[in-house]
Amino acid sequence: MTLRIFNTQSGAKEEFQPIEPGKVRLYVCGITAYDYCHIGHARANVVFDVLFRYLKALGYEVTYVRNYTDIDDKIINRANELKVGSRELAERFMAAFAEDMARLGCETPSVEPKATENISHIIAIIRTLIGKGMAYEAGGDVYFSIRDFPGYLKLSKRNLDEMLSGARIAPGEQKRDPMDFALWKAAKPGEPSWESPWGPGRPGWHIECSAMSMRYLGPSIDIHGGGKDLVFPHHENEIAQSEGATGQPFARYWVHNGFVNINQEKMSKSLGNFFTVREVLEKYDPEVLRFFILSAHYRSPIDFSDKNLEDARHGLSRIYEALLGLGEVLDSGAAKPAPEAGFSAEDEEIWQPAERLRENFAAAMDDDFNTAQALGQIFEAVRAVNRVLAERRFEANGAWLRRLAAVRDRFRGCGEVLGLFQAEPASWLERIKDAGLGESGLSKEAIEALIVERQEARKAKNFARADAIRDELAAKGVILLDSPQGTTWKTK
RNA sequence: GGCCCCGUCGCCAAGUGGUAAGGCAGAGGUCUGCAAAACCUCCAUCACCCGUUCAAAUCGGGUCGGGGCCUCCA
Repeated sequence: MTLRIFNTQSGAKEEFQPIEPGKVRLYVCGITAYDYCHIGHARANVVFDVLFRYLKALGYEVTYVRNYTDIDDKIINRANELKVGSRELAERFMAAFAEDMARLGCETPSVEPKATENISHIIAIIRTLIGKGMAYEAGGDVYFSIRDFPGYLKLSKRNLDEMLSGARIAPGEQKRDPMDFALWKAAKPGEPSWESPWGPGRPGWHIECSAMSMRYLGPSIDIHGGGKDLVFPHHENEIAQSEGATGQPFARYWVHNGFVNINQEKMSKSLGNFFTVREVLEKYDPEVLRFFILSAHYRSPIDFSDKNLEDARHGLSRIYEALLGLGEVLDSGAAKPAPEAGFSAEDEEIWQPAERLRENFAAAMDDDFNTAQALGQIFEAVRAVNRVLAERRFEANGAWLRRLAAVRDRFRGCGEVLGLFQAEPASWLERIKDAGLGESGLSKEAIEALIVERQEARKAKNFARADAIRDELAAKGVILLDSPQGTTWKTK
């Protein structure tokens, strides 16, 4: 089995071959720290977090670099609006981002460099480009001359002449060609700036990623990732700058995730359908959001809606319920010791999805990180487990207990790659239950009291009253579950 | 206008040459005082048309519909 990755550059899935055997150099474009991150950021970072985790699970030693853009026009503008320093503003939103990502279960990348801490590396690349005649200084700005880089537009596969018809030179810019882009921007009075051979200024947006990628990963890396929207111009320009400077291929595989839509519409600030991660997490469990993101292939668009998130919550709960059931049998000692026996043909058939979970999961992930299919495999194993538990097969054949224990390990292993269902099932389900209660206006105590009352009514065979209580709670979204051990409840 | 993507069951979503995974919802059954959960069973021929092929949701052409990028954007 080999990992295949869809490469934007070739437009096809390719077998993954790292530059250096056993090691992977991964660079993902991070955020510009001028606002709270939104669910589009959540998706991108969850997707690459899973890519990172899966590569590690395959045994690669992965160096994952994700940058922070902490100096940029948007930061300066926002800082001016809020009357705070641009550095202070960037610090605030970088911290918020780290917090949001942690809540979403994303691992911390190996290195998280900041643009402002790499100014000297940025300047060095610009000097090299000027020396090679691929960049020029004009009035304190430095521009990259795209006409002098033959491979320009090879990633986005656009036509230069057609793009030129729409390109304009903004007032104040002194570009030779409208498609040229800034490597260095001269500082206007009052703007944050760094000294450079071209006078005080700040780096252009694209150059920092080239600089940080090269600094931490070398001139050529294995995987460069980001959102689809970065293909042009950002990644195109990174290629031009980097390969222009080093003469070596910049990145081997270009990986881009699809967008998040809101109720079928493109998410955008102008439409007002913009959700920050923190807003969403007020309403939904972070793991539910993560599960939702991973329920689609990373290159497909996903549609964020209440209905879809609720479906995701139900689906994830199903997995946790199965893990809970597994724990009850395996951990509580409730299972009576039963003599071990062989497995029948029917047993084998039922159990196959659970037995082969690891292979099936790996096959899905190997196919361009197909997490949707991987989750499908997990659900099939869940059904197998539930069946064995429901039919109490382990009570007739003690050998089932070993199988159940083994599959629990497999669930954990797959879950680790996805960053899902690592929580203790009972407490996770409890948390979801409590959160669901928020909307009903009921307290746990009130529910418990009604359960007691209903229990008494049932004992007295007053089923009319018992059912009335259940219906009353059901109307508020609370479902009662009777079992030999007593009555529990959950939210719809 | 240029480039690119998509259209699979009520909803979400895999599958990209060999006769359609999975989740949610729904129907019937087992269980239950009744329910719920769980389990069992059932529930699509893949927008449309024309081709290629022994064989297509899967390839080619066309039609219709939706979306993205081309300016900052995950």
